[in-house]
Amino acid sequence: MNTLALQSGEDGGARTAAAEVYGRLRVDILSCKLTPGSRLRFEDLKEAYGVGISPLREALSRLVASGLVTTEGQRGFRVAPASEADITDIAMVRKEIEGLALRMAVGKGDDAWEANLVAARHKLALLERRNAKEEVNEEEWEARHRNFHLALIQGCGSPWLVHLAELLFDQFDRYRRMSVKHSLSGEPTSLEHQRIMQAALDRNADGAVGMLHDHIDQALSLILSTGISTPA
Amino acid sequence: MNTLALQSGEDGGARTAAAEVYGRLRVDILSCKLTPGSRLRFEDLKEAYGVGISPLREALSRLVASGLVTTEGQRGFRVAPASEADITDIAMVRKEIEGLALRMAVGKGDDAWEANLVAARHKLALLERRNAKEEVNEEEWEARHRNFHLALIQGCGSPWLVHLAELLFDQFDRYRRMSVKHSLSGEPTSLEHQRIMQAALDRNADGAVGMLHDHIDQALSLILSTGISTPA
DNA sequence: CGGTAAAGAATTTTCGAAAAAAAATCAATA
DNA sequence: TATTGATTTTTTTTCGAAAATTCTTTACCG
Repeated sequence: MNTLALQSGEDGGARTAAAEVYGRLRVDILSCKLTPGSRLRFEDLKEAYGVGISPLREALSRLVASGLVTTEGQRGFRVAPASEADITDIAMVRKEIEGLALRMAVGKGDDAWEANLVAARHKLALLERRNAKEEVNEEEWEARHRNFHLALIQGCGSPWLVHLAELLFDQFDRYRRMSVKHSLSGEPTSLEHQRIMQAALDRNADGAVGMLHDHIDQALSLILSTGISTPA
Repeated sequence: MNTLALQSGEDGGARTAAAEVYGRLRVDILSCKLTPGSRLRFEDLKEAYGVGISPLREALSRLVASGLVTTEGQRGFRVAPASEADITDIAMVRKEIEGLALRMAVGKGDDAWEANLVAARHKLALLERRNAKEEVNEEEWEARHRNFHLALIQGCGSPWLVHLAELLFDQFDRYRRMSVKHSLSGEPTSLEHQRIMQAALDRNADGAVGMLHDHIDQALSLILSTGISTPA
């Protein structure tokens, strides 16, 4: 696979406590279970995640570098604050990066890329259809949604571009989840996904990228319209 | 200032040992004093940087997230390895990101941007002129060089774009310093800087971006021509 | 001889407590 | 009453040692 191996989580080494709690913290920040701007006290974190201070500090340090957590001097860590200016910037940059990657993928993606994309779309659609009837795991939908967007651009052949796109997708996703709380994006989004994929498979770069931009713009409008709660 | 505040290093909080050693490790990795791919043993690091394990692990964790260090399972940390594929990818993405940011800066940069840019260029030129006669601090040149490239794009108004550009600049810089060892890029580079700045001030976006691309391509050629030493 | 298993050494990772810093409380003074 | 300054409390940060894991060496057996 053509991916940046920073933390080669898979092979060989057993999962460390720091890596484990990093993943859990990340999920809780993206889901806004940990509210933007709030302080992260070690006493609470130790309790909540059942590990000591050392792995917690490691995990938080990693999250600082990816922009989901901030830290200052000897004053501890906080969840990254949220603002309209921030999400507006994130949306703009995400459109550029993910758009570029998608264009490249459409240009040079091979059979494996197509197959993986179709598979990712299918897994997402399955869950969305199921969600019409029964209640479905929110976190699972998030994972499959992220995976679909990733699959779209994987064919671009640039590990760094994919890495940056992931970074911005996560940032964007946190804001989306601030506003839409508990309503798995419904029909319209699902259809957009379908259309973007089809354009990509048809090797229609302009079409795919245009739709991706609209997709992001629409989500941004929704986010901005609900307003961003910024507790002091 | 319009900048991402992940680790608000300035105000308030006193500099922590972890933050301090993060900076020093970063410098040593970028300068290739710590060779690409090499293992980072805590015994050695403790000795070299005069701190305990805790701040070291924190600093290394941050560096993992910024792609200068890798880690796997319970097998410790290593300096990120180097490869031709990697630097080729980095160069491509850097051209896109920094190019876009420069274009935006040229489009909307204000007086403060222009003034800061001219100042940064001057500081760099001063050192380069001085370097013709006496020996000059390498690290100081690196800092001013980085600062010049930063000044070029600061006017773009997008904290995230600037952040990503910094990330890629650092990655690229490490490779440059692998090859050019001890020869502060001479006349030609200095002239290119001058020309790019002039085009930017003249609000000639296409010209500035084109020259920036050439600037990066030339550096890439040099890097690839010297070959990348990849010890097993 | 080659390969496999067990013992030993080296290294990483984690915990618990001490040290250092920041925040909060309270008293004294103008 | 507001403000400053000292004291206590809380919280973060760092160190040193214990636990867990990986790597190396050695011995054994097919």
